[in-house]
Amino acid sequence: MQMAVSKHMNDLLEKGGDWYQPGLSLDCVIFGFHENQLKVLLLKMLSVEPWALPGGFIRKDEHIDDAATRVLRERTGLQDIFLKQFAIFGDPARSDRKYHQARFRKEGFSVDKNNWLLQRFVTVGYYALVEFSHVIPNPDNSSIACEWHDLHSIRELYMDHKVILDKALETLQHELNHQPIGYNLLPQKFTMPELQKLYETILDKKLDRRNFQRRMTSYGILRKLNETRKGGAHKAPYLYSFDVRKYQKALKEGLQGGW
Amino acid sequence: MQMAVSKHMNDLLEKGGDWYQPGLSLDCVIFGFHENQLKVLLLKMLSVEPWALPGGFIRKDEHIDDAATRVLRERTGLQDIFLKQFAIFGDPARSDRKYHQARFRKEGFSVDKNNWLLQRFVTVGYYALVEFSHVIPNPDNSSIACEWHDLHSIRELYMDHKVILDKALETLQHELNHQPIGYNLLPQKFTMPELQKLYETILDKKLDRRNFQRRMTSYGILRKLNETRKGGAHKAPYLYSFDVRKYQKALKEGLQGGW
DNA sequence: TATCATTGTGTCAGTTCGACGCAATGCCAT
DNA sequence: ATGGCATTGCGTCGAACTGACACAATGATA
Repeated sequence: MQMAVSKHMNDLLEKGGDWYQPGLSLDCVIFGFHENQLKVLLLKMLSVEPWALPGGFIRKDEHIDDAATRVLRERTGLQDIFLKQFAIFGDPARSDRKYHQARFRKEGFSVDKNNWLLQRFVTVGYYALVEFSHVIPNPDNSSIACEWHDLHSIRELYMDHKVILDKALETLQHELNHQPIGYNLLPQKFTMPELQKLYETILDKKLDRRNFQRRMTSYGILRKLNETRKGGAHKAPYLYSFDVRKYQKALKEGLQGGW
Repeated sequence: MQMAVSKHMNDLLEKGGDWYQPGLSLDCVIFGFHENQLKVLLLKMLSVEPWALPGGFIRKDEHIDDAATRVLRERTGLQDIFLKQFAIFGDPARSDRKYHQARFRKEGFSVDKNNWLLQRFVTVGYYALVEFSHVIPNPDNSSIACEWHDLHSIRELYMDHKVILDKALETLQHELNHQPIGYNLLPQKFTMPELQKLYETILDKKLDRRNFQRRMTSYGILRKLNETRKGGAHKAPYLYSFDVRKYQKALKEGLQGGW
């Protein structure tokens, strides 16, 4: 394992400059929803203390969106993923050559200061909405762990990744009425309280249960199923699924009303 | 003039690779509002038929936002500009080496195919909101004209700039309630019909005059002045100005309601 | 079988929204 | 100078929507 990490890093340092678009990377904020909490998929790298967002480089002839899709497939095992570019981070100070040189030294590489990886990098931020239960977290070649973390308990991240995460969340809140949030984050069948909890978590604010239900049903994007979710300690709530066609149509105009 | 263009292009081709972040550029969609129409500032380059968005490269130690501010200052003469990054365009097919090689040949340069300018470029899109009357359009070193064009009559642009423009407009429509549109596009004093026309132009839709007025005043972001705009062929409308403090505060939450 | 938290549905008053009426204003043609 | 007329300022009204809350139904648990 450690061996593979080393081999991979060596290749990357030596040949990455030929393979990849110079000075450009991407980072993904992968959102999932589990046990009524919003989760983010993070990587732990060797010899770097804070966790990091899954990221990658862009091959010279590759569309950036395709590169992001590739990164996501490799990290989650998912093929069809909702993915959206939301910002680009272009502060020259975000690439700290000394920091990275020290990191590589710690891992046993001596890297020339002209190496492509030590140059300035601009990164493109993507956020993804995935169905938690379908994800099989999978560390990349330069990581030793890949795990879900609770969104609201993430304090510090690698480099400027915390800034990227915060911006992603802000974007998500802002685009709540225009993106298929529920469809991508919830399982096919879900209950109204689950949907509400998702909205509450994203907005970080409590909503009135009855008004939420009225509003959601009034959009006409839900299909009420003839089943209930048994097993909870209380009255079994009905299950719903999205009417995808109507959902897509409603999102084009944006769901009406603010939160 | 032509001479300066040639000299500049020669420097760019030979030394740009040392000065600038490789494979990365930026393009600005500069919006202005004049005679009740939304305008966009465009450049005409030598030996390129369609007009182009003003753009530029990013110096190796320069923040991309700073580079965009620099480009805008050079094109418009304005110092304090509302500027917002809205997307990145990363299709490898947007960089057409053969097309550019032909263009340079036409201008009398023989450019090696490994030249930095012929590599793949990813571009960052910015949109700017400026006060039309304050702008002094100024072509850059590789252009022969810099002029305002009517937004809705722009059909074709250089490379993928039309796509960039359309995306900028879409973003503007989408962020109408969150960005200080009026404050940046209108002169300090303006009339309610002017403000309404601005909204109508951006949204490309007619609004009811009386309801628009009610809604705008209800936000509490306008200061009604004790003056009227004389000279029009009809009843003189009152002048307004923005209460900047309240405007900023209202935008944080976003102006309420959809359009 | 009673308990109890939770869910499904309804009510109600206050507010907002869209559509429209009408009078006031200020150029302009006569 | 004066009446015409397009435009502006302000108001009205009913319908639709919103926020706050009441109450009955449900289903696991004790």
